[in-house]
Amino acid sequence: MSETIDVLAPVDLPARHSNPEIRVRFCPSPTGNPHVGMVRTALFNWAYARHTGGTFVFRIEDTDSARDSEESYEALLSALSWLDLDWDEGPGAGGEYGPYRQSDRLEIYADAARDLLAAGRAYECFCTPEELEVRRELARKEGRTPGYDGHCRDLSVEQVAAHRAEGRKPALRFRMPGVPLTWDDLVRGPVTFAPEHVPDFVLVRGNGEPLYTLVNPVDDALMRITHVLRGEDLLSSTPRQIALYDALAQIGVSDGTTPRFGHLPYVMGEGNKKLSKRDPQSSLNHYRDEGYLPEGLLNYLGLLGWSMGEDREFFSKEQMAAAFSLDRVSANPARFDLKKCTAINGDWIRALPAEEFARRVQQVLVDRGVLTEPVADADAETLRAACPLVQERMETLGQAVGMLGFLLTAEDAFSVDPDDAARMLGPDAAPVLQAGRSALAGLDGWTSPEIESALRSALIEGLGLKPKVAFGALRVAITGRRVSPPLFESIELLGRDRTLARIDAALV
RNA sequence: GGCCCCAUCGUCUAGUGGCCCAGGACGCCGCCCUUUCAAGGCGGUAGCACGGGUUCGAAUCCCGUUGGGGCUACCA
Repeated sequence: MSETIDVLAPVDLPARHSNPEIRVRFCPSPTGNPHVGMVRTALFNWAYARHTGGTFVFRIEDTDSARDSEESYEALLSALSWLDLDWDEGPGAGGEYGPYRQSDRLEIYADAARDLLAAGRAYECFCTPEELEVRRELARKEGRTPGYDGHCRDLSVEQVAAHRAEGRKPALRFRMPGVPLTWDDLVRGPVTFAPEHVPDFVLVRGNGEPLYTLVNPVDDALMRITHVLRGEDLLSSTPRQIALYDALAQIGVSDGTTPRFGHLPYVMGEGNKKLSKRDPQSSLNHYRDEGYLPEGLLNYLGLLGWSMGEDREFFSKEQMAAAFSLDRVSANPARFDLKKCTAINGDWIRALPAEEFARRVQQVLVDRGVLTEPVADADAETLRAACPLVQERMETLGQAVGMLGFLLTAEDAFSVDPDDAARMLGPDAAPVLQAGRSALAGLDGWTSPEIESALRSALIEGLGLKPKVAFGALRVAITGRRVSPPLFESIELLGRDRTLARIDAALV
């Protein structure tokens, strides 16, 4: 690809915080494993912050004690650092609006809830889940909108007392203003919801736990977030948040401004369904484990819902940030295409400087147990010599195991792929291997040109074989596979003793 | 059911009224190169969902239809 050169070119980005007008955030919940849709959201927020010189806030939304976990939290941090998406405020970075884990901010939400109640912008709702369900079903049957019916909206003090006497624990419910709610979505343009479709909603559970509906806007307000870029799945919660913002201004939590909202298109999986967390293809760890480069994954994700224009599809995240603009964000859902993702990753592998490629391959081989740490000098040297042979033919770093394993495994651990052996090492192969062995055994030097000419004269000219047949058999015997790095160079790197031993092993 | 969002090759997209009988990328198919597999080079396949408007002119604007998706929780 002709673009492979300049993807590594440095770009000038505005200095951090040079634009205090812009504050964006990425605020995942630590549930389960990080997935690619989430990464895409993080990337777009990051790119917008870096493009504008604004601030990128990282906040953890862990108020759902039943679903959140410390492992997921760690996984989140690890994911962002692997991807090298750095944040200006948040866990580990500090910031003047902390703490940045919502589990550390519970008093703040309790205060906000109390003030909202006192100001009459929210009310206590004593309906039980069962009662709500019954009424919802009824409404549905009668063709009415199934949302909350306002049952507890205007309870008298006596009614409240009676409910309390019964031992009911009230949820705190927001009182919607009953007017149409409109905003100018950054990616979709004007969106309006009629009041009858946005019923009163719960802010705090009966057990006192604050909900996303409360904590997300409260923190966005307190942290002075100016632009909310998030998934389309949150689109229908936006009118509620806008209404809440007005109340938050009244109780002094918000400074009176409401952030702009932009809803990023879905990332779809196979078929026509939203990429779900259950789908292994959605898991970031999957890509990490398979040896995708963070640069490659990010590049591909940058193509899902955004385009640089000018027919340019191969770019670094810094280049993306330099070019990023909200009006190039598309509103239509994008399907995650593994093939294309992998192809982009291959481009990135080829674009890596040789030493960097070798370094990453070595890490993968260690992770996969092909090499053990500390890596022996001899192995490291073999690897350095072998990497240039395979860099052009790999699409994921994980393929290094199959490509280079034969050079790095001890002879007693070496084995030939059974399928390839069956196809290439039948009885017909014996004379070929025999002739190849003698040619190599009699060789004085051991450089790939010498090896090549010896094998050519012995097999192609001597036995009159087609190169494909002759070298195919040797390849399988020596590398254990039908697909390998170039044969003569491989033989050179393997060395005489091991090469001959492997041919012998294939002959018995 | 109600509400909301979306609609260009199989997929991701360029296209913001004439530059478009629609460009790029991935995929797929040929050919070249070649010791395998890749990479690289060359060529090919394939699309504006449909119907009405508006306009001298529409992939682009408006309306409707159809199709897809999402939401409709004391999840986020």
